[in-house]
Order: sequence, then C-alpha cells, then structure tokens
Amino acid sequence: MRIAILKLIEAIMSQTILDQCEIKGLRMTNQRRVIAEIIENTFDHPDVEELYNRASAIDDSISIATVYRTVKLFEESGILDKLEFGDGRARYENADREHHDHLIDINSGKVIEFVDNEIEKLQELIALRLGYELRGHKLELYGVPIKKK
Amino acid sequence: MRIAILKLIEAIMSQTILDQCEIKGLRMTNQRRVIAEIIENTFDHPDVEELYNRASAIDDSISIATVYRTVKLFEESGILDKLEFGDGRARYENADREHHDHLIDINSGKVIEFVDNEIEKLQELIALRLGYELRGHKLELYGVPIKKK
DNA sequence: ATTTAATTTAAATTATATTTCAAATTTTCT
DNA sequence: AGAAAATTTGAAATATAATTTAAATTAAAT
Repeated sequence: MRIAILKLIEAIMSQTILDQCEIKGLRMTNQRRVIAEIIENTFDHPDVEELYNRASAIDDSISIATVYRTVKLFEESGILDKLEFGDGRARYENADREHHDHLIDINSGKVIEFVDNEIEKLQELIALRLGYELRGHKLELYGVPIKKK
Repeated sequence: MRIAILKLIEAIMSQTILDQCEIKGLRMTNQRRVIAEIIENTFDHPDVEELYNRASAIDDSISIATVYRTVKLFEESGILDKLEFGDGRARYENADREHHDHLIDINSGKVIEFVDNEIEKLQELIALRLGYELRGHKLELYGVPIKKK
C-alpha cells in the first residue's frame, strides 16, 4: 500500500518529456516523439549527430535538420540542457537528470560518474567569494587506478 | 645578500619563452618573438584573433596564419597551454603559469582565475575513494555577477 | 656574403557545425 | 473530412575556425 502511494507520487513528480511538451503546447510530431523517447532513456551526452543516428535507427525518415530544430526547441523549452565540452559540438542531456561529474581513467578511457556534495557546496562558495552566483560548472578528474596487492 | 641569492634562483628557474624556444632549437623570427613577448606578459586567455590583434599592434605585418601556426608550434613545444571553453575558439595561456582553475562570467565571457586548496584536496580524496590516483583535473565554474545595491 | 632551408604572407581552401529554403507532408482545428 | 497552419525533408547555403598553398622573404649556416 505504501509502495503504491510512493509509486503514485513518483508518477506525478516525474513528468515524461512528452508530458512536458504537452504542457508547453508543442505540436507533437512523430519525429519529436522519437527524439523525446531517446532523450528520456539516455544517460550520456549525445551530440546532434549521435542523436540523429539513434533516431534514424527508430525512424529512418528523420532528417538531421529536424534533429537540430528539435534540440533547439527542446532546449528553449527547458526540456534539454545544452552542454559544451570544448570539442566544437553541442551535446545534450535530459534537463531532468541529476547532476554529476566525471572521472576519466587515463589508462583505459573509462568514464566514471560521481557526485560529491561537499565539492558542490565548495564551488558555490568559491563563486560567491569571487562575487558570482554559480550557474553551472564542469569538473573532470583524470586519474589512474590504484593497484591493489 | 639572501635576497640576491633568491633573485638569482628565481632568474635561473624562470625561463622566458624565448629561452625555451632557444633550448628547443626553434628558429626565431621576429613574428615569433613578438608573440612570445605577448604571451610572456599576458595574464588572461586570449584566443587567436585576440593574439593577432595584440601582435598587429606591435608589428602590423604579422598575418593571422602565422599566429595560428605559432600557437600550434608553441603548444606542441609545451610553451603554451590550449584551453577550450565552450565557445568554439581555442584560447591560450603561458604553460609556465602556476596551476589555477577558471570561473567564467557567462554574461560577459570574462575569465577569472582562482586557486582553492580545499577543493584541490577534495578532488584527490574523491579520486581516491573511487580507487584512483589523481593525475590532473579540469574545473570551470560558470556564473553571473551578483548585483550589488 | 652567399646559399639553403625554413618561415611568412595573403588568399584560397578545408572542415565542420548549424541554418535556411522550397516543396511535400503532417498535425490540429472546426 | 476539409482547410489552415506548422513541420519535415533533402539539399543547398551559411558561418566560422583552422589549415594549406605558392610566391616572397628571412634566418641560419658556411
């Protein structure tokens, strides 16, 4: 019973991207539904090209121009976050996803996600000290695995 | 006397970019000298366009192609560090400068440098917890100025 | 000083992300 | 269903950072 209530709350809280589109009165085309669906179930940071590949696998009539238009639309609607990693391409992630940073294994290239509240708070504090309100950050740690004997 | 010794040590330690070019056997043209000079006395993070502007002010025969070529050469020689913020252009700074992180004003694009020992230590700790030995990191804070009344 | 090899210039080219266009299609409204 | 408006397609166009090219210049070596 309590579990049922929790699930209900969860259902109310977690709007799907489709719901958000609905609320915002966006006209829902099949292309937008496909892209929304992909973003919904994506936990990485695809660029437009990659989104286009994934979308094409589901509906191969989608054009890359539509992907560009849709991510722009979704971003302006607050559904997507645009990320700029310095490689020239914009990357996107579900704006609903929880924040995380990355640790990159410089031997294997493996990427580990982590969140550390202390460091999050410290960053805000540092920004504040410098007279700024923190709006975002990018933290990447580069390391090598510690050998165990 | 002790101060004199300190100054001597400092002189030995702090090679100019010109010295570094010498050591690396790079052919020294006037254009390269001008660019080296600018970087030596620069404490911000100019992009190529900006370096070109500053260089042109000193020697207006310098072409932007040379600036591109020279920053590439200097970067490959470890004289310059290439920075990639999210705006598509590469920025450069003297590789000799002490480590620091960056706070980027997302309204003006202004870049503020900072060092925070607590956050440095915390990063090592986080890496350690994840089973890694920290070898490097990249931290950028993005913020907006706090309005004062 | 002369020679050789590297470098520079200015313009053209490449590379690549993103936007735009006209025509065709699809969605929404009545 | 039918009409109007928005959207999509595929290709072409745009924007712009970075690289390359050929001819001219310059640095370094002899």
